[in-house]
Amino acid sequence: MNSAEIARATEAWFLEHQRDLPWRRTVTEGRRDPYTSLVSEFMLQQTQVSRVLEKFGPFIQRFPDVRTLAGASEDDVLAHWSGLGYYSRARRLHSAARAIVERHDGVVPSDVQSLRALPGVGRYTAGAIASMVFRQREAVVDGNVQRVLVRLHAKELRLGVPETDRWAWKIAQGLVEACGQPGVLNEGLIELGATVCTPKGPKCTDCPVSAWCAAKRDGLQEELPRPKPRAKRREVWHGVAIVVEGDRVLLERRPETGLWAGLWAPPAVEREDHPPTPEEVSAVVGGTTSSGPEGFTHETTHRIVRFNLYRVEGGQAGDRGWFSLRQALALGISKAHARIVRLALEA
DNA sequence: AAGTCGGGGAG
DNA sequence: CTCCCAGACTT
Repeated sequence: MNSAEIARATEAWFLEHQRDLPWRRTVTEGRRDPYTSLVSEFMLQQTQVSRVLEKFGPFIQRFPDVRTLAGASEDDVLAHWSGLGYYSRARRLHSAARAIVERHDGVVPSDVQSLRALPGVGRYTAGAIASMVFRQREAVVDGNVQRVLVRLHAKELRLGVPETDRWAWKIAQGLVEACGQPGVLNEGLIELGATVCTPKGPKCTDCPVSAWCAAKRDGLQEELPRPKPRAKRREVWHGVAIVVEGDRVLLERRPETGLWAGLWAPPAVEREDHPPTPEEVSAVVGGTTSSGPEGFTHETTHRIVRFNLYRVEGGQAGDRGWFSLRQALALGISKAHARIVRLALEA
């Protein structure tokens, strides 16, 4: 297979057909802004472009440079990440900004080793910044690139297994060695996977490398790559104590590990396999329980969270705080808990 | 090698 | 409903 031809065709296609995305518009002095590129790469980890578009602008406006982000509070950072999910990314980005200030005098490093040493920066993100911003000859492999390469070679591989990962990195490095501009090739492969070589219904007629695609040749483009074994989800019940005083609701910070780590939420009792009793819920804040708004189910990748809501009278604040809806939304708060706060304060 | 971590859009 | 997304990190 001709790596040079495939790489060049991908680069040419990308330069012609790339989407207009905000983090691609930060070019000054012939180079994309390293900091905003870093922010976009963190946000894009396991997250579709359409989701990131809603959060990227406000985040950059609030934290326009490394030092501003490094100097901000964690609550402020998490608040601007709220609704985007995978909140550990926000904490790691915050830590990375502080590390850049301390280790690199506030300048985003350009070599993969230094990038890789930053919190939250793995092999993909380091390669992305090094190649797309600093124009170094480094490869990247994400879910898009894996799918494109598996199809191109019609390899019988499943996504999400180490063998596929090792194989894809090797192939990607071969392409990078043969390409013109590594950053353009890399972003082209990713863009190809996102817009043309999609998981379902790939648009092979629009593909710049279909002439070399073994999957298309063999009619396997819909079959490859084989799907990843499905994550088994566990059920968990949250009995939530809704304590209201005037137009404010009682919130506490969640534990530093686990689901929604470090975010704010109403006091709650969590149980595996069965719902907590009203008595257990009221005991959390030491008040008396009455029925609350109707509960609901919130699903994540690995859990099905069933919320039971109780109003509790006379609850104590303790190591907690009272927040209006506006104030609550200015904290890091999950989608599910934002919904609970709204239910608590309406009517 | 497997598990964990969100949330939403597409099919 | 199921699947997947510009992954990283822990165990």
